[in-house]
Amino acid sequence: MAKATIDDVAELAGVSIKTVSRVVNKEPNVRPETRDKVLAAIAELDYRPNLSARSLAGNRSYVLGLLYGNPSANYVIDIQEGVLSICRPQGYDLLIHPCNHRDENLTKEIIDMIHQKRIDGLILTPPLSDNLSVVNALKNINIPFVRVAPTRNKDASPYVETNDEEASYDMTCQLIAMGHKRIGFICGHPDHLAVSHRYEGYKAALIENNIPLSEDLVEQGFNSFESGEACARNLLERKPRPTAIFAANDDMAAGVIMVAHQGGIKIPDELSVAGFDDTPVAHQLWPSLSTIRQPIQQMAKKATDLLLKQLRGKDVQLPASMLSSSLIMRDSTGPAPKKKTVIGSN
Amino acid sequence: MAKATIDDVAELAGVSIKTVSRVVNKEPNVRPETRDKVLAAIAELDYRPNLSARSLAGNRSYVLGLLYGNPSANYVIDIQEGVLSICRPQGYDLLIHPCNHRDENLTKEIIDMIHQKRIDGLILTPPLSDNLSVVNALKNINIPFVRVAPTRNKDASPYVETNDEEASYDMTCQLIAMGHKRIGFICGHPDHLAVSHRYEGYKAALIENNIPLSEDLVEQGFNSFESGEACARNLLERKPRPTAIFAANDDMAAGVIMVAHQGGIKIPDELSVAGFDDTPVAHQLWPSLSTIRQPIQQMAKKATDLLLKQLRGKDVQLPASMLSSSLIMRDSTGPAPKKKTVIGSN
DNA sequence: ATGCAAGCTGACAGCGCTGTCACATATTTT
DNA sequence: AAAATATGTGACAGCGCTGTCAGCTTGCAT
Repeated sequence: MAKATIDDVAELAGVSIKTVSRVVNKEPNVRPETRDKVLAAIAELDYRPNLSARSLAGNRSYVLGLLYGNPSANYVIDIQEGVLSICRPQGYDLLIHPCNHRDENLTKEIIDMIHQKRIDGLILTPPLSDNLSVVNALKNINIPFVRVAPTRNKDASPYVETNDEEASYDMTCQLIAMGHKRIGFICGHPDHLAVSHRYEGYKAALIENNIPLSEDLVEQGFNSFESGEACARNLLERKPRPTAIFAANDDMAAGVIMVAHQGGIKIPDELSVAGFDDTPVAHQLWPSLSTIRQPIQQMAKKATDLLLKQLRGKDVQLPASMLSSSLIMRDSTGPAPKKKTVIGSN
Repeated sequence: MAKATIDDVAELAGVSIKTVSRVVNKEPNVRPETRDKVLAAIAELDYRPNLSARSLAGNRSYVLGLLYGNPSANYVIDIQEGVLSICRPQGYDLLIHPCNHRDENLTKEIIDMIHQKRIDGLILTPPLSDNLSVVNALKNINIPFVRVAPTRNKDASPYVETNDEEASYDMTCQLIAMGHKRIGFICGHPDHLAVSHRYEGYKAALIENNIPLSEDLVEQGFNSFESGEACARNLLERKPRPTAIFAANDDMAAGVIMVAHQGGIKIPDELSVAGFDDTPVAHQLWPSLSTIRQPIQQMAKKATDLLLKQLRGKDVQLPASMLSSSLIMRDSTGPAPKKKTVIGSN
């Protein structure tokens, strides 16, 4: 039960501890027979290298840090699982670090943590990906890091992103194709650039289809269900009423659906609603929500992959990776109501 | 920028490294003046102890492990935040370890991880709290651990729990007080004992109120939205139809609401629905869901607290802590429909 | 055969801390 | 006042690894 050390293995295999170290670390220049002897000894003793000793001696920790300040539990869990699925098999552990995006001392806190834990590399997710103070500090201390869905300073680090704008463009086009002309939009939190940029796709689709962009139909949300409700109330007071509302995330779209139900507005007959993210709530709502699914786990995996490559010294030259989101049309969207209905409700 | 070591601090403060170590570790027997000198030096150099060195020398890792196999993202995030809020300030880090509850090799995998990472203590959450194979193995290797909401082998470790049964008893009584007599129940996943025990409260309330327990009105769910839908379809076919359905978690209750909407059954006028957990979806549904809120974060905090006390050698004698859940009545529950309506729909 | 590079292996220092124990200095007891 | 005890402090040996460097084998060209 007393766990075996490298010395025990070395003795059993009849080699020096350095050779054991070589085998464990898959270093070259070990004769196959020697390697086999060592591996056999390792297996027999059920040897596990002591990570603390390894870190201390090797001046690295085999630990990655994950920074996030996203309030969506599903998003965070998806990211965590994606990261773990890649880094665990490669011998790296993960330290999670939820942050308060608005905290004054955030940057210092992060830098301190990195130093204390001797973190080898970091993964930043929105909205931290766009926190320039943090990003610059990381550059400064010269620690490898990757970002998920950054929108600013993209050349500061490797990153992965999705075609959010394109997806919201597509969704808007779908609505237009269904006959909608007055399409409301609820913007994402301005601090959360990846979300708030979704507005661009909406705008582009309108212009492309010669539909005037009306300020009247655009509301500023804050990513929460409640902000979605508030924006929906405003939008549904406009005359004539929009026949569709596209929210920059599912929570806000859920707010729209709630307000519509409360006001007796039938979905999708009188109002189409679309969201973004495909959170679990999207298919639990009634009617189920048309939305856009992002490959969150894949992004996390890809990002971790890039980070580990960087740690191995392979000089990844600021690679960027683009993964595609996909439209999921459910029951909350449908053809625009006939003209007279709209006038009637006017 | 080159990070300061304990030697630097000792030199600047004019003491030995051992004294610095004493101050850092808050050991007794250091004169206040000496302590102040050291603290000043630490501040000036912005010294952070190297955790690897500390672990190696002290034969502990200052890392806690969190084991979970719960598919609910909100639950997991709540637990993580609760644990972190307690262990971080006390200098402990957290390694998260999502598990597959049904994996054959789970126990070995966990034990391996503990050995390799030199984890100091573990926190188990449902359904792992009730995994006897894991629990016994942990006892065997004699590592401190605490459990959240265990229902079996409670004397195997310290634990925290809630009054789930009482809460579901209360909810059932509420429904009865509203005039409901035919109350359907959807049980939780049988592997997930903490959830499946909620049935006991329902049963007790019926008996207490002299309402016969009808097998007809009890369905076996599996904690998922989809299983809730399936059970709801079955329950709503019963004649006479139940006037209320109580599901052992919110996801299944959401399934009930979905099926009711699809069948044109008005909630709460024709059917009351109650859930359990107060997940975010509960108040995003229409109508918003009456449910029971568990103090998940507090449980996590309390559990972590117990664990850290144990690690400090304070021999916590299998303490158990009970935290209370609270009923949250929203719009999905209401008075039972008048007799004639029920007969009419029959 | 001879020389030389490339392949393989081990001795040893040291990463930055904590535990042990010895010693020095105060405080109390007799 | 001396002895006994409590309180502070430091020297030093590791903890279990990795990095460096030196040395010993090989293979292969000459």
